[in-house]
Amino acid sequence: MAVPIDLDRPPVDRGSGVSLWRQIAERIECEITTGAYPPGSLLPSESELTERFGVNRHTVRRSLAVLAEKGLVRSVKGRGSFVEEAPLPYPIGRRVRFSENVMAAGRAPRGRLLGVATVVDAEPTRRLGLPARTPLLRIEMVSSANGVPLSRSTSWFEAARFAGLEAELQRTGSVSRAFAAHGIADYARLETAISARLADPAEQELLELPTGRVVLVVEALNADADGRPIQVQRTRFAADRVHLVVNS
Amino acid sequence: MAVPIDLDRPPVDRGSGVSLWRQIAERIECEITTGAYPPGSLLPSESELTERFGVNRHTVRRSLAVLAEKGLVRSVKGRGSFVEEAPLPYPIGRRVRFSENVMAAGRAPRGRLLGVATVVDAEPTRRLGLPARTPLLRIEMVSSANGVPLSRSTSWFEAARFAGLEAELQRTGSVSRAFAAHGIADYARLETAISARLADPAEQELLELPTGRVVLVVEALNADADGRPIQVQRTRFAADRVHLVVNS
DNA sequence: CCCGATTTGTACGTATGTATC
DNA sequence: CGATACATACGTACAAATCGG
Repeated sequence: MAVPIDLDRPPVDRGSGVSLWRQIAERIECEITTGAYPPGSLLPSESELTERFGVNRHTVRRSLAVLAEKGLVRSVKGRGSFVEEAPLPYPIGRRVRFSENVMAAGRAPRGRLLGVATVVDAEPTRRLGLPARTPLLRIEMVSSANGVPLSRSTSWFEAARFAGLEAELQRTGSVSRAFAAHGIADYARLETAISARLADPAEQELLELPTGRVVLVVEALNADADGRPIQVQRTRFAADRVHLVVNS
Repeated sequence: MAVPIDLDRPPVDRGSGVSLWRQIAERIECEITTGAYPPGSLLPSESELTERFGVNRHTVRRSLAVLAEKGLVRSVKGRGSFVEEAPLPYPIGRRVRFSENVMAAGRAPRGRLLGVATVVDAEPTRRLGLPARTPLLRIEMVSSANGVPLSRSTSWFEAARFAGLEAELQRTGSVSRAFAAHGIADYARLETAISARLADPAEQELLELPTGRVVLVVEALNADADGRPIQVQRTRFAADRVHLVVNS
């Protein structure tokens, strides 16, 4: 039995044995890799894709879910589906400059301050070499490049020494600049430990990651020009948006 | 109504509102953290735990599954359930000595050669700075400490220069010693890139990981004393058994 | 090299308490 | 109140891997 098909635009092949969502996913993946949709760009909306392929929106959504699972696209509620950028090379060396790193890759860095608290916490206090129960400033941030969240970091500073740091941080979104305003022109890493695990729900939310994604955890101890520890920092990078480069 | 209980050994509290598997899991976790079962040791068998807690084997299995999910124990078919060791600090610097690293942590290193092949592969050839289509030796290994698999690595060498390398590798299980036998007394890292992702099924098998676990992927380019690239290596570490330490 | 004992992994089935509609 | 779904707990059997003799 011959099947009459509208040959003008045969976007999907019904009854070919290949499910529609798979055909559509492969088609979009092909268009992404060939450059029709460049990294960082917005895909057509689900309704537009629905119309283009002549299928139900559920089918398009399943295709996009597959691509999101593969890490090729990222769907954001209320905005649309974006093509993921190539992983950003992030140098892990003596120098620590998030903004410089991101700008060097030709992307626009942004730091957003989530919250500040004065806390007493034994672990970071010990690593900073301070007496037990010294009050610390704990700062929570999210950093992004080209609007794509890259990392979620928690930092601890001695509260007495860095009083008011959060104001500068809030204004500039840059740790380097906030340090500069406190008379710290230069600082470097003393220790760095790297591990990895699944992102927890809070990280999924803030980094706009689907469930089951991995974060690279970088625990760093930073010191001023005299080698005195000033910052303990735990950064969680979205592992499929960054790879760490050790420059030895 | 008073419930008569055998007070001689009340290992679990039935009808307390807390499920038996949870009580047992917490009990075993407590005994692990307090040192009753030291890292690397064998837990009592499921039958013994069944008898001790007076429950069905399924219930004990569920408790162990919870602890395995948390990364505290690791069950091996035919052998038993082991208490996981603390993550091994693994230095990522100029020097590359797996055996030294592991021995420095007081554990017994072991390298097992999985396979050797002569291949032509564009990517590693380019990184080694060799002409296109140069034959390469590709070597697959698994390394372990105290019998616990830590990493799975793939290495590429120029086949002409390192002919017969696999024999030495097979005998010693050590890349350093195999290099030494080829007149390379010293070598160091040129580049290192670190990423992370979920372990694929083959890696789960070889690294004895449950599904859903994470591997740290370290891509390294190693060079001889003259700075000439000699080895491209991709190592996948079980992320909950090592953390990488960058010594800058 | 095989054999049997031990141990974990998997698959059935059954019963019961609890929460929800 | 009944119907339904779900988690919990127990029973049994067998498969697969390991280890010692």
